This record gives sequence, structure tokens and C-alpha cells, in this order.
Amino acid sequence: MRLSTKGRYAVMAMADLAGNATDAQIPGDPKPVALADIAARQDISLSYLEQLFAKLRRGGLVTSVRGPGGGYRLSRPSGELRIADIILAVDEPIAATRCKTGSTKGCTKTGARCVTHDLWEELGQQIHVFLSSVSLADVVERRVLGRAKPCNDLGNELSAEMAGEIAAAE
Amino acid sequence: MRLSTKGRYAVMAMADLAGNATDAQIPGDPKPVALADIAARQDISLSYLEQLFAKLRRGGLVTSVRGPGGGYRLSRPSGELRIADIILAVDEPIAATRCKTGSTKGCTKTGARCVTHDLWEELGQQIHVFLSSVSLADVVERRVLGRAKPCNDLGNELSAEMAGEIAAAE
DNA sequence: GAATACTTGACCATTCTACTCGGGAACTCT
DNA sequence: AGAGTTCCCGAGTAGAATGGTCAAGTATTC
Repeated sequence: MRLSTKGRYAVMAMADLAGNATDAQIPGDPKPVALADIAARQDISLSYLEQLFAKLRRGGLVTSVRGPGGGYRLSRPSGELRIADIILAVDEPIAATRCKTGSTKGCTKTGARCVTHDLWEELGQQIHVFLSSVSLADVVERRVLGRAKPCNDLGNELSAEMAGEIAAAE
Repeated sequence: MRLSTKGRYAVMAMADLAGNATDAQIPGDPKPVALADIAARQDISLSYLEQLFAKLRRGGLVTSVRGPGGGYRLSRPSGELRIADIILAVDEPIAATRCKTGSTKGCTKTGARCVTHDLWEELGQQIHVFLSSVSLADVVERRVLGRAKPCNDLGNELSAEMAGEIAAAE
């Protein structure tokens, strides 16, 4: 999973859309949100937003309405839209520097799987699981803080001293 | 926390160093590993490795020995070196596109904290906690797989159906 | 003192980001 | 009908970051 500012902008815009929709639950919601409004509120260039929303629309996350009074609407209620989906829609999955994505293709020149392969694979999983556990509604309602937990049910060598360091870091 | 290929290369090199050291536990270990060897094994350019190890040395993760037979040595046993430390040493913490890093400085033009601020903060924490729970020894001994767990002890709206989707994804 | 190996700094090609621009197509009003 | 509003799409682009190379050192050992 790629993590760039493009993805961040997309989530910002989607959060804005979710927060400023009159009521996304009703299918015949009469008021889509115009990109120009989002651009003004979030201070993102309109043309750039258009690019992002083109991808979001292709990804089935939003629907569009053209003409005066038109704009964008969430395809589903915000509680059902996961952050991971938004980021995957706009950030095409990068080939993670050797280690061909996904499969167990060789990453060293000898064709073997490199030592760190599992680590990046696992980190990607970790990020994906986290971002899949957060919905757009969670972000809008600011119910995100405090979710990061060590959660090592299998043997971790995190001593008490080290855990303290982590808490103090940054 | 930044996640670039630079960090990946650094972890690869450190794993190589840990795996090819005669015995890093003994203080007076007579055989440091030369960068040229690591470069050959990992297929990374020597000059690039030099840059990485300069930062790793400044970060106190490795010690260097000059002259013939010289090279680099882990500063501590590999079980005590966390992956997070390696990445932090080589990848200077980026300013996360508005949202000034760390503090609660305003990220919108009005100076308020943006809606998505908490999300990125929390994601950063999640990544940091994960990478801090993995030691260099874990990577070398390939004891990494299966650590990514949903771990949502507080209310998550992940339905059974969605959890299935996640498992199937990618 | 010669060989080895780390140290430093300048430099460079390529890629990515975050846009802009220009035109077009659908739609709704008057 | 036509004018204005909005989405749609493709090409282009300045600037920064990535991932390196190259050259000239300095320290250490044999």
C-alpha cells in the first residue's frame, strides 16, 4: 500500500464530502457537493481535485451529477467507506523496489526471496488492516485516536523499558 | 515515520550485517564486515551504502573500524536493535504535507487542526509500534510472518463480511 | 609507505508530485 | 435554443525527492 500526499488529499476531500453532504443515506439526496466548494474549503486546487475524483469515481466510491447544481455524492453511507479503499483508489499500487508486489517472486538477483521480504509484506498487511478498520464516518466524527495498540499476542521481545521509549518517541 | 526505499535498503544491509557477523554479542569481536561485501551480496551500490552507513553510525546503530580488515559492526546484539530505529536513522522525518509534524500546529489555512490530522497521527503510531516490535534478529531468523492482527479492542465497525473482503484483498 | 577501507562533498539522471491549461460533454435553467 | 454551470479528460510542467555516481580525501594496518 502506497502512502503519499495524494492519498491524504483524497481522504481530506472525502471527509469534506461526507461532512458537508446533506444526507448521504437517502438515495435520492437532492444535493450533491460541487468540487469547487471542496476546493475552497480544503484549499486544494480544483483541477487537482478533478483528477482525484475521476479515480474515486472509477473506483466506485463516489457518484457524479453533472450540470448546474451537480457535484459528487458518496456511493455509500460514510460508515461503510473504508479509508483503505480511498487510498487504494487514488494511489496505484507501487512495485515495492525489487520484491515484486504480491507474489513470492524472487527479489534478489539469485531469484531467492530476500530476508526482509516478509517484513515489508507484513508491514503492508498491518497498514492495510488498520486503514480498513477506520471508516470515513470515524474520521469525520473524530473517533480515531487511541486505536494504535501494541497488540502482540505472539511472542514479542518488547521489554518494559523499550515500551517506555516508544511512548516517549517523537 | 517515512517509508521509502532508502529505509528498506538500510534494513536489508543491517540484516546482512547481522547475519554475516561472526558473533556480534562479544564486545571484542575481531571481524567487522566490509561494506564492499554487503554491497556484493545485497546488490546495492557501494557508494549508496556508504551514505546509509554514515547515517546509521551517527544514529549509534553501528560502529566502524577503519583500515584493512575493517568494516562495520552492530553496536548492540541484533535482538536489541529495532527496525524502527534503523528507518528513523536513515529517513529523516518528513513534514507530512501541511499538518506540521508532531505538535498540534494548525494544518488548515484558518489554523485549525484538520479532520484527518488524528488519522495520520494514529497511522504513524501504528506503523511505529509495529516496527518497534520487530528486532533485527526477528528479521534474520524470519520470525516476522503472522504478526499483523486486526487488534481492535475498542469498538470497530468491521462486519464479518468486510473482514472477509480484507482477507481476500490483494 | 602502500594497501585497505571509511569519510565527505559535489554532482547528476530519473521519477514523482502537485499542480496548470485547454478543451469538451452533460445537464439545467430561462 | 442557448447560456451558464458543472463534471470529464488529456497533455504539459516546475520543482522536489530518489537513488544513485565520482572524486578527493583521511585513518589504520601490514
